[in-house]
Amino acid sequence: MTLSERKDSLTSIWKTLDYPMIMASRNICCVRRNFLFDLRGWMLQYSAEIFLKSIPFRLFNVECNSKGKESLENKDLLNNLLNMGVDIDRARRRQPGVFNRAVTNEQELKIFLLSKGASDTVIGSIISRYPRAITRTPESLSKRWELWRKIMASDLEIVNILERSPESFFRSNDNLNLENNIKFLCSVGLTHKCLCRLLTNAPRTFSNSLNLNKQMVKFLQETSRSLGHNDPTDFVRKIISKNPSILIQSTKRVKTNIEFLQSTFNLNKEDLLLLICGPGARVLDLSNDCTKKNYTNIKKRLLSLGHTEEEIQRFVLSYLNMIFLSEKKFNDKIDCLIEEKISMSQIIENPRVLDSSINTLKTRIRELSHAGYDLSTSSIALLSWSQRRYEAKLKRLSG
DNA sequence: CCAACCGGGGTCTGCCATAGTA
DNA sequence: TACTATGGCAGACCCCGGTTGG
Repeated sequence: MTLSERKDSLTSIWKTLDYPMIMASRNICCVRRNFLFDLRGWMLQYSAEIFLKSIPFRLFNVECNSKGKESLENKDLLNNLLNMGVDIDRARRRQPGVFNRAVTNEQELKIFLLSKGASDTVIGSIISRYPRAITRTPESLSKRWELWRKIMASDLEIVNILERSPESFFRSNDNLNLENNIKFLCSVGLTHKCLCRLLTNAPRTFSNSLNLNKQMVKFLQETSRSLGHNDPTDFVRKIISKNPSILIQSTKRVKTNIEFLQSTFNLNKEDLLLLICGPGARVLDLSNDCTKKNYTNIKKRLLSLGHTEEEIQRFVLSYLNMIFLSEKKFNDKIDCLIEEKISMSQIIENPRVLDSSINTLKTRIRELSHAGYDLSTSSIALLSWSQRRYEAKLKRLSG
């Protein structure tokens, strides 16, 4: 049977069925719409197969519908989802309303995502985590995908983003807003590469309302202006490219963090500007409690080791990334270094060693001492070198 | 050749609350 | 009034290597 023959035969089956009866079954409506919707040949075949295989089951359902429409429509949906490997309990907990809808498009969503190269497992996982995805129409999905493709070079990259964060793509149905967001972000002067990073790293940015994004950009411009920057637009470009996640933070969070940096380190306007569009850009994402808690812990620990508050400020400022470290991580790393007779002053000279994982620190300390390298008297910088450079060094030491 | 200096890159979702809407 | 759309929140590093100067 060729494709067009199959299509014809299905169309005639469609015509012979009683229309109101068919309308009672959501799934038949969905499959029918697949024909109207412009899909590629093999996809048409695929949907036709789903249709043919499920006719007995669906007719049975239609029969039963006269008894209790609500519960059976729901049963039908549940069956579909079950077949797709969806974690129903999880999905129901997440968005119970989706399960009460008269019409859902799970089959079409599946066909759509398959055509973009997503696997069955990924599709099941997407629906489990963001069930409202099945309420989107193929037309709307197509349009949204098309807009994302203006930024991403391939479907596969988008599939990867969806797998990580289904909500970002499906939470909003407002494609015009998405289009306007893209226009707006371009107008801010972000390069294509930067947009690409934005979509990859903070896909939620594009589901934000245009207004919310505008608010953040405005806030950043005003901040830079009040700090005496002569080119606020350039500042915004810089800060977004340093910190692609900034547009998914609340202005309150970013504002509080900027104020924290200013007051904690007594910075003048110029230094503060350099910090927040440089090494401090990512710190702005930290939840406000987190920033304070982590800094307080560093301060507490160093005070107990006899350092002055001014020394502590200078130390943290010399490598602001350490403020990402939770209390436990920071303390464990310091403990681990001190146990090896490494002094605090060595750490202060090489704050980047705090960047290495505890695992790396421990392994390297062991290997180095085995090779006869005395960390208490020699440089500890190599604890934070790249693996390649470190191994070359270890080889020289051993050989 | 070696190490210091320094910037860059990946990755940041999944849940809750609530105003708005049909 | 059930459901949707949207804003906001908590959570909390590790690694690589280009360039430069000795």
